[in-house]
Amino acid sequence: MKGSIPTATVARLPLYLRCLSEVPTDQATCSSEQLAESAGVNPAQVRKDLSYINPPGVRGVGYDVAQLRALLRRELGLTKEHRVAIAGAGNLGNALTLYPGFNESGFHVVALFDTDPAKIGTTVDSLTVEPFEKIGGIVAAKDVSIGVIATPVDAAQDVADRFVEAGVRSILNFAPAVLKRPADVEVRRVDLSTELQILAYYEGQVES
Amino acid sequence: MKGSIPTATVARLPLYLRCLSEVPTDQATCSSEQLAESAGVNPAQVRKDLSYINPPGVRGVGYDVAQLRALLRRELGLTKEHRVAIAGAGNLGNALTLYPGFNESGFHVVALFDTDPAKIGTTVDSLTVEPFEKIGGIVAAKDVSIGVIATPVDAAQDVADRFVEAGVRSILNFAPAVLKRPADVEVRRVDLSTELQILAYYEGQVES
DNA sequence: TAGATTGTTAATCGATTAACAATC
DNA sequence: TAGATTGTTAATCGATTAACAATC
Repeated sequence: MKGSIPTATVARLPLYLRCLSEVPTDQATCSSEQLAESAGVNPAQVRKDLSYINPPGVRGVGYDVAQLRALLRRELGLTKEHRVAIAGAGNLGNALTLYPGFNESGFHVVALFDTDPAKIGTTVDSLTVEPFEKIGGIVAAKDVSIGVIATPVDAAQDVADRFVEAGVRSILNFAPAVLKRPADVEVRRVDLSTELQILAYYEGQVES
Repeated sequence: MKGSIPTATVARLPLYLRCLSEVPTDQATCSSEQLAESAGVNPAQVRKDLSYINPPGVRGVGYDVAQLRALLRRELGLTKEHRVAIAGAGNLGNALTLYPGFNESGFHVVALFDTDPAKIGTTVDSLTVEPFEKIGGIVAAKDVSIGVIATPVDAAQDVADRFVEAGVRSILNFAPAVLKRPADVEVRRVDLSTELQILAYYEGQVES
């Protein structure tokens, strides 16, 4: 079951967390107006979103920056370490493995899988590429909680099944596939081609 | 000004296009129910979405697959070629340059930029990495319509400004920054860390 | 006190979907 | 005709935001 915070709000909480780091360090508090400006949203939106997490706001003053950061990190579950496994050691998978932003947010890539015999056994960032068959064992052994799918579309469902079977309940899917899975498995889909196609649509609108 | 199709619908049109390729080739038509199943949405949603583009649907029969595919491609502007420039030749930028899904959809990466002197002059997929200073000239010369930002966050606004100055009106931004830009510039933001943070939130909810 | 800004209500807006008439 | 399925309406649901009382 999902939490009681609206999904649109949940999706903006990481944005607010990031915007807090843009607040000058000599500033102990910041206003919803300032956060809104930085996040590119409406100030009322900021206050409404934050109201779900009982924020450290003071009327006439604003939000305590340090306390709000700590609260957002706690609410988002970033105070725990999250171990991530990536399936697909192609260009995208490797880029994700080496992506500096993950470590900064407390996500650690601890396993990398591929089906290509030429890749299995090679290392990326000190991780040995393992075959899909080992997903079950390694996910359990390394206590992986998040699975990332960076395989071609044909392999995506197979990998997803293996992740789910191994107990993974959170999947970030870069393959252009709609994954079948139990209701308690949360999937976020990032489709790079789709993003370009949406841009292409709006380009056509401007011209006409 | 954006088109009259609701934004939520526009974002689903690429999905329907993709789902059409999952229809068996011996099947000339498909129903909204079939498309919905494949896309993971409600059948009424499919019909409503398609109703905005005057679809080749016949009551009691379904949608003509070939015609619907052609219509979706035309509506999304995929019948034109789109030239893409990528800023940032790190792991992510290179993976995007080599991403096979782009070419398949008619998007061609024609320029690659970086600020690192060690990278400038090297080639990725037969593209020579050029410095940010050349964005203006090369974007104009190569008729780039879409700019992709795969730089660290500090460089993102500078690159965006150069793209916009050069006439780019569509930007796909992978940097965790909220870009300032004129109202007629469409920006899609893909933040990989944010996606993991959203997953982390829902993980916390399940446990409690 | 006067000024600032939150927290919250209520209005508005947009998106989703059940239901069904239209019609192949 | 009977069965199937679209196209569309209207109800519902959820998200956004203007407005303002609360209060520091």
